[in-house]
Order: sequence, then structure tokens, then C-alpha cells
Amino acid sequence: MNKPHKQQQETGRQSPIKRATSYDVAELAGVSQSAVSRVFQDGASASKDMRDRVLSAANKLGYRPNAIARGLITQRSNMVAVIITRQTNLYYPEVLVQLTQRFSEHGVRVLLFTLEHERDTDSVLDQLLQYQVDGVVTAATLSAEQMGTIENAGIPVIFYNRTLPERLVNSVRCDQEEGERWLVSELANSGHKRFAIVSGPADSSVSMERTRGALQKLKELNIDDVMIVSGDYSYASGRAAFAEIVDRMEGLPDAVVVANDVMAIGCVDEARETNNLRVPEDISIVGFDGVGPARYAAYDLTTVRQPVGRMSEAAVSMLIERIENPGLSPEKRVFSGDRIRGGSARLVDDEA
Amino acid sequence: MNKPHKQQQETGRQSPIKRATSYDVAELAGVSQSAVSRVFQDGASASKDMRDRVLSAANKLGYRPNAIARGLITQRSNMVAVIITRQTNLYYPEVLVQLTQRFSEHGVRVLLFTLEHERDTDSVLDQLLQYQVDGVVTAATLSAEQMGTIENAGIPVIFYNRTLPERLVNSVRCDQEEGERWLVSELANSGHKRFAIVSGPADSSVSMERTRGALQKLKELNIDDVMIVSGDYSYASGRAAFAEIVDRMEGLPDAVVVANDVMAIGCVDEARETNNLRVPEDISIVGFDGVGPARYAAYDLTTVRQPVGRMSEAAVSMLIERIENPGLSPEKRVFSGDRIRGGSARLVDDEA
DNA sequence: CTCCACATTGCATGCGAATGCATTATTGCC
DNA sequence: GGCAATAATGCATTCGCATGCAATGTGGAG
Repeated sequence: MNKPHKQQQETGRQSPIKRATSYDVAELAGVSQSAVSRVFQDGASASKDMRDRVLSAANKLGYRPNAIARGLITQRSNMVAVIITRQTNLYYPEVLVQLTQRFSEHGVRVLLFTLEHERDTDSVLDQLLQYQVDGVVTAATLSAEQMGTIENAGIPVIFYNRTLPERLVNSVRCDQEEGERWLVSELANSGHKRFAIVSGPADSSVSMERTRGALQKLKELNIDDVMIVSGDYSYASGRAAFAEIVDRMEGLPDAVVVANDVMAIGCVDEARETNNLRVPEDISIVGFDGVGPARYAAYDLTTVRQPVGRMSEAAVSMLIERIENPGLSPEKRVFSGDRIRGGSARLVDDEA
Repeated sequence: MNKPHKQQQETGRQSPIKRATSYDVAELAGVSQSAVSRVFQDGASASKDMRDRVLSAANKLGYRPNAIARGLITQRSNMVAVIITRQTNLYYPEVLVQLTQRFSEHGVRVLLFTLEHERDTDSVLDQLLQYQVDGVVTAATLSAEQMGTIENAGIPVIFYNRTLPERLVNSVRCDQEEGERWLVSELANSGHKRFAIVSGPADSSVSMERTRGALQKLKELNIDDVMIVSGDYSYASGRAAFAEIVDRMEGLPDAVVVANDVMAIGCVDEARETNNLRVPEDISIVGFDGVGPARYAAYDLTTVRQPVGRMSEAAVSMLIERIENPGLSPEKRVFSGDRIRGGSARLVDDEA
């Protein structure tokens, strides 16, 4: 005796299960297909009786409106594309969760695209257009040409932490330069004189901005002789970067400005372990981002935290607005980061 | 004089930009719509001449096949749903990136759903079915009933690091119990006697398994008096958990088995900072997951690393297989974690 | 009681591409 | 050169739902 299973196991599993359509529901409820369609919309008119019969029939059949078909007719897929790079996700996982949840509150689904590097954008673009997404949030850099392609399709785009030179685009970002300038001035105010910078990968616009901000401020302070080494945002590359600084610089720096927290943590470890330095007594190290590990007691970084909550909120609402009202003109929203004075830098208390 | 803009700016931006359809291409190329459709498929027959004319016309119009319309007729959306909880992403961001990239290699897009907690599954389910996804990978727990709903729609599901009791389901997971048993036996072999356990949130099946595995092994070793406190997987809760242990236990434990790395790091910090303990000389602390921070020099956790690469690879290929061949019977793939003997535990070298 | 305004409902059509079938062009073979 | 086999192409239909329009029903005002 075979154990009896749930259902339709008999008929062979191969048979593609036929999902109930609005016609099926209509038939069972003894009404027209239009009626079913109307019951499952908001502003449509339907009598209570009608509604009841349809809903009960729909329930019986396990009917759910087919979002694909609906999208075809309404010209709205209710999907947006979110483009992230490996980096975005690995060092700021929260961004994605927040975006997705907030979009979901607006009845919008997220179609996710991840890029290994900030270049393989072209294929993603194709996909994105094929799927008729209603909008795009990109945490990867797009070229002007790529942007043009999307724009011509009438799809609004929000740039997350990046922008497009010489073009009016919507963007939400954290003010990287301002943050770096603050970090550098804090360090300088506290007597640091010998600076080194650890930048991120060359194709990261965020890293460029941060490094530029730091250099600007240093220049204003007449500190010109600054060593710059670069990493790839990873812990290991942070350690390597610090080693390189020690190796190439005459004498040690007393402050290292690192392009992100994870590399900063790498620097701290390398300084302590390999070079027997005390942080912050012998050397100050500052990061950027305000990721979780930055708060771990062993590091307690001085850093600038990106206000992820407000930024993602802004990105979502800006995009939704532009989906509903395509005429809106471009807008840039810039958020200042939260300044965190952690124990990884020797800072004087200048609040007095 | 107005600056001349790109195009169609004049006509008012409100006008919804009309995307080229296969008919437009057909007309321009002087062929039928079917021909256009065929050129954009794989196995379809088309002469070189035809192909050239269509492609050139398509190019001229910026035509891209409408994946929504295609999905409607082919009954394949080429989208899969990936359901994650906040936890999955925050403590193992890589999972998502890997899944997305691997699916993308198969021409499959990811529709992302995130749950605040492992319960709000119902609404997600609705969405998922409405969007006609071809398959589902879930890193959130589903009830048997929910699973039934998806199954009835003929959609294959892969459970990621979880399973469904009393039901045949596809799953990919890391052997949590085995990992914990190894951790405990390593600790015991090295002379640890007083154990405490920090578990994860009660609604996390992963945490349940880990705790169970540890307790089993402890029982086998006749260690019965084990204090268990629980956290929510966060750093802060790890610190709090350790404080609670110190508070409630008579004397200190010599080994703390923690349900994940992030909390383990919290425990280490709390032990060092607040209790002035040396890790691992005074106390051994072990975690689970093998996340990035576990390797930071300040912690160097003894832990079990989930083989995320192989697991996501397995999940993707299992799902794709089942999409193409709905008849396949359920399969479970269990991966052993990588055993990492880090400096956070005082372990004797038993390799000799 | 009559007439009009408005709420309900159904009919028919269209969204954009895929595909079975019929038709026509092409090729190969004897 | 003639004919069958095959490739290339077009026609017509279909996927599931939304929506303009017409038809019908309801209620209220006069």
C-alpha cells in the first residue's frame, strides 16, 4: 500500500499545474471576467454581493491575479531594479534590506542585480529594460550613455552614493568629502602631523571622493607630503596597505585616514600585531561608513557613519515619486554622515 | 534661446515614452512580427538576410523584447524569488550576492523578499505567487501550509539552511549539529569542563539546531550542568549574554559556545573589557558561521565556516534543475562546515 | 408616478510576444 | 530538369488581465 499523498500526485507530476485565472473565477462565481478584475482593484465599483461571490470563488480556487499579465496591460510592472556591487552588499548589507522593505511598503518589488565590478553594467542594463522595471536605484556607476538608454525608455533612476558628471540626475548620497574633511581636521586639531591615506579601488567613485576630501583638507592645512596607498576595501588589503605604508614611508605616520571601516580595521590589526604599535597612543587610524564591526570594542573606530536609514528612505520616496509623476525635475539629496569619535584616534576634546 | 536638449523634450515630458515593440521592428524591417520574434530566440529558423535586417531595425529603434509579454505567453517568468530574513543578510551578506550572480549566469533574475522576522511570510507568499516566479529559494522558515500553497502552484522550492519536518522538500544546508559537536569535542578534548551556551533567537531554526548539537555532544560527555542564555545574533546581545552568564553562573565557565560569530565576538569583548579575562587563556569562546570579522586578528575565532560558495551553487543548480524538470524528486544536500581552529579557544594540538 | 443621475455589470478589445499551421522559397538528389 | 524534402516566412491565435463603452439597474427629486 502506498502512503496516500496530498493530491494530484496520481495524475503524474509532470502535468503543469494549471493556475486559476480570472475567467475560472468568473465562471464559478457566475459573473463576467471584468467583474473579477474589478473586485481585485482598488477604485473599481462593485456591489457587496458581487464582491462576496467573487472573493469566495477566488478563495475556493486559490486564485491570485497574475502580476505579469497585469503589468502587460497597465504598463506598470511594479518592479524596480536595484543594482549593487559586491562591495555595497558586503560592507553595507543593510542598504539592501532597507531598500527592499521600504519599497515593499509601497507595493513595489525589487529585482536585484549584482555586479562583480563596477563595469559589467551593460548586460544588467539589457535585463533591466527587458523586464520593464518602473525605476532603478543604482549603487554602481553608470556611464552617460547607459544613463541615456534608460532615460530614453522613460525609466527614472536614482543614484545611490554616486552621481553622473555633467548630467542632471537624481541622487541620494552621503557627503563623503565633508566627512573626510571633518576626520582630517579632528586629527589635525589634535596635533597629528604625519598623515597617510589608504584609498579604495580605483574604480570606486566613493573612494575617489573620500580621498579627494581628505587631500583637500590636508592641503588647506598645508600638509602636503602625504603618502597614499590603495586597497580593495577588504580586511586583508587594509593590512597590506598598512604594511606598505610602514615599508615605504620614512618613519611612521601618526595618522592614517582609511577609505572604509573594514580596511581601517585591517590597519589597526597590522599596526598592533606586526608593528607593535598602540592604537591610538602611537598612531591614530580613522575609517568611514560606520559599519557594525567599527563598534567592536577591539577597534572602536573614529569614523563617519552613513545614515543608511534616511538615505534608503530618501531613495525610495524619490523613486516612487518619479514613477508616479514622470515630470518631476531631478533632485539631489545629500546627507551628512554621523560623526563618531571612537577610541581608534587620539583626539583632544575640543568641545570645551 | 533655450539650450537644445536631447530629444522629445519639447513634446512635454509627461508623454509616456513609447517603447518599440516587435511590430515596430517588423514594419521597419519589412517583415512579419513572427520573424522578429524568431530572430530573438535561440532555436528558431531565420535566414541570414532576415536576421540582419531585423537586427539592424531593432538596433535603430532600440528594441528589446519585452520580458513581461514573453513571460505571459511562455508561462516562464525567468524570475525566482529569494526570501531572506534580516539576519541572513546582515550576518551573511555573501549568500545573496552569490545566489544572484549564479542565477544570473543561468539567465534567471532574482526577485528579492526580505522579512523582518521569520513570521511575516504570508504576504510575501502572495506576492511571490502573483509574480509567477519559476522557483523559490527560502532562507526563512515556511509552514507546511505555506509550502503546500506554493507546491500546488507547481513552483519548486529550495530551503536554505532549514527544512520542513514531516515533508519531503528540497534543501541545502550546512550541518549545524555536526559543526557544534566538533566544536564541543575540541573544547572537551582540550580539558574544558565548565560550559555555557549562548543561543540565538527562539524563532531561528538554525539556532535551535546548533544548540541541540552542542547539548547532545555535551550530554555524551556527561557534562550536564550547562547554562544557556540567548541573544538575537547581534553584537550587543552577545555582550549582554556574556554578562548574564557571569552574573548568573556560580564561578566562571571555561568555555562558551556561541550560536554565531557576531555574538561570539560580543562575548569576547565583554569578557576582556568588563571582566578582565584573557581569551583564550582564561576562557575559550567559539562561534559559528565563519563570517569576515571572525578572522580579524583581535578575535581570530575558533568557528565552523559555512561553505557559502558551494551551498549557493548547490541551491541554484538544484532549483534550475527542478524548474526545467518538474518531475524530479526532492533532494537534500548537506554540507559539512570548514573547521577553523582560531585563537579564541585554548585547544591542544591533537593532530599528533 | 416620472425622469434623471449615478452606480453596477458585461462586452469587446488590446497589451507584446510566441507558436502551430499553412504557404512559399530553397536546396539537394536522381 | 523534375520532384521531394527542408528551410524560411507569414497568418492567426493565445497568454491573463484591465478598461472604455454600452446596457442595465437603483434611488432620489419633483
